[in-house]
Amino acid sequence: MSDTPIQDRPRGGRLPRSARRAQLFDAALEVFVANGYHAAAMDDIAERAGVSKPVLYQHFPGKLELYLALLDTSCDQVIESVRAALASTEDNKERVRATMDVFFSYVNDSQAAFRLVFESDVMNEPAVRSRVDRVTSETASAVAEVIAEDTGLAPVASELLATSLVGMGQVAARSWLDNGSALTKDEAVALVSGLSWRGIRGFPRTDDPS
Amino acid sequence: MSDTPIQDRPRGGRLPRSARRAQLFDAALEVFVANGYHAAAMDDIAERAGVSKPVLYQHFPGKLELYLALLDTSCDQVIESVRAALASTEDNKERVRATMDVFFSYVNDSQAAFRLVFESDVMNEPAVRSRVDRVTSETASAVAEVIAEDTGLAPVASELLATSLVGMGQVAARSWLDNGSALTKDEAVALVSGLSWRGIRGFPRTDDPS
DNA sequence: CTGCACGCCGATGCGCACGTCCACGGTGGT
DNA sequence: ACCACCGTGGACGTGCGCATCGGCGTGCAG
Repeated sequence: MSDTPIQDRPRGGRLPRSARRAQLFDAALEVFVANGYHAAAMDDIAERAGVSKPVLYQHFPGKLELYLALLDTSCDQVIESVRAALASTEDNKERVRATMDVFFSYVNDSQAAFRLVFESDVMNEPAVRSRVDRVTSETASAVAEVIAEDTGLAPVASELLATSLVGMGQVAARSWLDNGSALTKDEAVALVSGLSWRGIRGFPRTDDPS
Repeated sequence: MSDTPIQDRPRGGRLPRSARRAQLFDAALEVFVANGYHAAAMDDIAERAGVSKPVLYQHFPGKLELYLALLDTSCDQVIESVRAALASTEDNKERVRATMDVFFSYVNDSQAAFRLVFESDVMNEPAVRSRVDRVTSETASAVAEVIAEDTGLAPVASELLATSLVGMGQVAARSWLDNGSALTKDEAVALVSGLSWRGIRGFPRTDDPS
């Protein structure tokens, strides 16, 4: 009844439980990203992974759960990266740059997963909606905390501004990628974080000369 | 081929062609917005409009075409509004404010239609993807033109910055609405357009006198 | 008054994709 | 070398939703 302590790789047919699971994750991610949730067929995922459907259902109870597992990974990764970026320095200008860099890097590195978070086609499913919204709301809240501290703005205002910046990062990064990365990542980050920093920089005073 | 100049409203069962069509549009919009494309059933739309399915298919060849018709209306409306906002003044600060106001007003006024454009769940369908992307790309290009003129930045850079601002408007407006409009629309627009304007204002010089 | 034509409705076909069963082949133990 | 076992794979049932066909009530002309 103890887990079989297999440590060899019976290549091809037999894989240890966790390796198989990882492979299924990879295949599912590819298919979901390529086709979207609805167009993605469980048959395709199984075929892509080189196994048959029953094994897929031995690892995941259903299509939605599989999707949610992938989604959770991506969401947590983004949130954690933003948290790390905010904590990486005390210089707010650098904070902005690092945070923007998170979005560009994420979009750039995992061309795959970001579509699950930013272009999901299952928003009507509350479980998915909840996860996706959490990304924006959590990251925005983390940013808002810094903003509120440094500007003294009301929480609602800070949240709105933080959401604006986060949204800007998301959209800008995706747009940059879609345009074939005509600019290098660093150039793009410099531009967008410059825009953000100038915008947020002197905010305590709501009206500025000219 | 001339439109039937019917102007009476034979209420209940019989309606003139164009009135019926309008009613179907309304019903379809409600259902698509409430449930998303995939979860929306043609049966629901027909029932919502108080007619049966065959009549629906007498007006539209299929589900997708119906959706596209609604989507086109919304997309054109947004693009046109942004164009109008940019042309409404020569003062760039006011331009930014007016443009941001477009997104907030659109989200606020037609709580219905904006979800089709900003939260569509049919992105895998090229016809839809094309329409939705056109909104961001057209509006961003219009903004980018102004930016490039006034800052002398390269087209790629202007496009990226413009897309950033447009994306900020989209996300901020939706977030504002989701948060139950804790701020008035004008307050929110002031905050976000302030953020944008400060950011874009002195862009030609990459570093600003402190 | 009666026959006709028109347009709407309930009921149906069809295809697709999720989620499960029966027969097979390889593996390890004796 | 034989046998028991477990995981695999192809084939299947089922439910759902898009898209379409025969009956019917209504209004009009003769």
